[in-house]
Amino acid sequence: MSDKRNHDPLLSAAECADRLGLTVRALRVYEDRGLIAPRRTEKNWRLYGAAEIARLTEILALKRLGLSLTRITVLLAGAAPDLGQTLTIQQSALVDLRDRVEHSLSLIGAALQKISSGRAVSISELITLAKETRMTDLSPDTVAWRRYEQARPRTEVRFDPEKHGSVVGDFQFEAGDVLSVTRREGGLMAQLTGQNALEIYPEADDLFFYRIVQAQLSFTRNEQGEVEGVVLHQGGYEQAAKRIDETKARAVADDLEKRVKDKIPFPDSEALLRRVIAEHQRGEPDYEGMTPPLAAVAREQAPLAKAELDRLGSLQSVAFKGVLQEGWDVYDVRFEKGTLECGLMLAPGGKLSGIYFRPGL
DNA sequence: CTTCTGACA
DNA sequence: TGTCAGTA
Repeated sequence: MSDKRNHDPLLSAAECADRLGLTVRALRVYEDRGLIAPRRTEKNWRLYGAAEIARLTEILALKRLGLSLTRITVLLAGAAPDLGQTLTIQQSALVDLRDRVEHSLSLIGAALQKISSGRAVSISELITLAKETRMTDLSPDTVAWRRYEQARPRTEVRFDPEKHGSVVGDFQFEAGDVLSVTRREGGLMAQLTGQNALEIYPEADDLFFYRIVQAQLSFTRNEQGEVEGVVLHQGGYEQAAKRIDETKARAVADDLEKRVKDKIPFPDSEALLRRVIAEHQRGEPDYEGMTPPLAAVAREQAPLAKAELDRLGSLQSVAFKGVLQEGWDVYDVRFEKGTLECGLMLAPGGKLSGIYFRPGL
């Protein structure tokens, strides 16, 4: 959660590997190949600084385009006589990979977002959850670059009430959750549905960053120069939200507050849950009834879900427990051979936008 | 507890 | 690249 004020981050091998989604072994291989040359401590431990990370990101980008390590070595060594051929290879590799990549990345993305938004998620848990997102560019190299970009230390600029103050307002994501930006002493706060308000700091005119989480907000304006939307940058992904007026924001917040306080589930929420479970037991989930990102995750997870449901036996009972701060309906679901806690989330249009199951207590 | 090297799958 | 052993 805490950014460790790493202005000139020097990462250990494990930290570096973790941050780039690699393994320490891979780092060693690259080093053996002469692709990187990290400094060492007195104890001969590897140290990765900003330059190494940037370099590794380049390597990863090229690797994900389908290039071999040998080819990458040649490329990065600067001796690339056959750039045309290389580009052709990259192009075909990209085309080949596109579908598969979009598919699996949407799965990973949904899980990552959930994790970074504070809810515990383990991959081994049954199905998984997703938020409606607009992951406009899912190609692996751009995700890698974005992850690096998002992890980079930020420099705060002086807060200018005139300029920066104009982003104050409410913004709604497709899943229905709202980001509210408000003024505070000498700066701004941003609050996501069901979470605490966090301070954000200006980095540029329409660009802000969080300090206690690795995330940024970039605001967009229309032709008239009015702020009309915001993009949340987090975990290598981007989610867009559109500006809504204060009345609507208040209505959304009031509605949620009431749902949480009075434990009011979404309309027909229990029936929907029973239907979803039945569909998964049959192995025929209704993807049309889900938002696209959730559908992508669900397709990936359907076989796992079916296996787990088969193991649990027939459905015995479904008991509504309440509504989480973030708006998820939570149920205890009892099966012949075990129980699950299940949460589900509906997008404003009524489609299922998130669902999770985890072992009941 | 972690990293490092070297060997082998 | 993953993994294991034996160290520092």
